[in-house]
Amino acid sequence: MTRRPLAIVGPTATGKSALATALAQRHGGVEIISADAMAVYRGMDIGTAKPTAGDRASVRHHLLDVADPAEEFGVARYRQLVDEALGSIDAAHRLPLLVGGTGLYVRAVVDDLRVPGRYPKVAADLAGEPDTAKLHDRLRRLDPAAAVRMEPGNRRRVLRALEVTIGSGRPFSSFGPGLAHYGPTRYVQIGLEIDRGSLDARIEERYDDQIRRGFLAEVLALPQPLSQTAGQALGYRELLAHLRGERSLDEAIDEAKTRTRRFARRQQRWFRRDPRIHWIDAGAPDLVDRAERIWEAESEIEVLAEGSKCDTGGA
RNA sequence: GCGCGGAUGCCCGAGCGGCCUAAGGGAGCGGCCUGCAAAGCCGUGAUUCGCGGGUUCAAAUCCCGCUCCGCGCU
Repeated sequence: MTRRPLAIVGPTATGKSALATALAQRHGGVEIISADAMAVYRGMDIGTAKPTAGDRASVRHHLLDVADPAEEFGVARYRQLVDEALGSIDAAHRLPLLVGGTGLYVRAVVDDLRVPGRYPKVAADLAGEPDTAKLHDRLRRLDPAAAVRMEPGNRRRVLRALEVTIGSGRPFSSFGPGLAHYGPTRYVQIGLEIDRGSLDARIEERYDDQIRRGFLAEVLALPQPLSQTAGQALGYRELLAHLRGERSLDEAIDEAKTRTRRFARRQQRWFRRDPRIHWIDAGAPDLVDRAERIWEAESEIEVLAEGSKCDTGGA
């Protein structure tokens, strides 16, 4: 039977990759696309809990190891590479299985986000204004719709919206309905849920395990000036600080675990807002079967692409 | 036993007579977001300051006693 593309999401350390691999192995004809902002970097394996060589040999994975840790990488590049991957998967008459915990990257694929371009000169200009409130006022005049979408103190977001609006001559809000809009999508989304106590325990365990497996050596082997993004990766940032002598190893480990816990919460809050996600308990013994059933059942429901909603409009 | 220092929200910590219904940070919890997203931003906590008395118009802030903790001394 034909299946809609599948997406597996949820907080870190919850078993998304294992589930994806199991489903892919059961089906054949499925290729995995990673939606993980840090797994794109080569050489960052242990700390990002990248799929093993064995998994990658049995199922084709995309969007892993596509950037150098010293190189900047963002959603726009991600989208571009995903498009290429999707093209090749489609040409081979295979099915994509999106897996990952980077909310924005997941949305970029599931909702086919068109990421506006960059306008460095405009951006540099705007950065000269230190008063974020003034910038937000300006955005409110130029693009009221975008202004209400973000909190006034969120400088980074406000700057970007202004950069796009001024640079492109089109309101930032005209590039899409915003992330709060959950429209129809072809993707069947399955979310792995888990109670917080177990999640915390898994994070703790996994980190200790990563340290045992040579996380520190992996960090040492990375190219020195890490890109802005790669340098912030959970665990890496703390271990780097330790190597610079800024904190003890124990402090670094504690800090990394705490920050990972906080990140996992943020992921939970992000994904639970998406009403289209079907949640299943990550600890369920029949996890794969449950996912399978949801995937199958949902695949019978035809979903119109967003653009085709007005097909009947004219006649 | 004596001397000195300390006791403030879950944790750290400012305050040292009125502007304290007690700063700030961290954690937790909640929220936001289309080019750093494992990032960034916002919101939320003590009517109470170890306990009991006293001084004062007014105390977390001063005095007395008690309890506990740290350092030093016998």
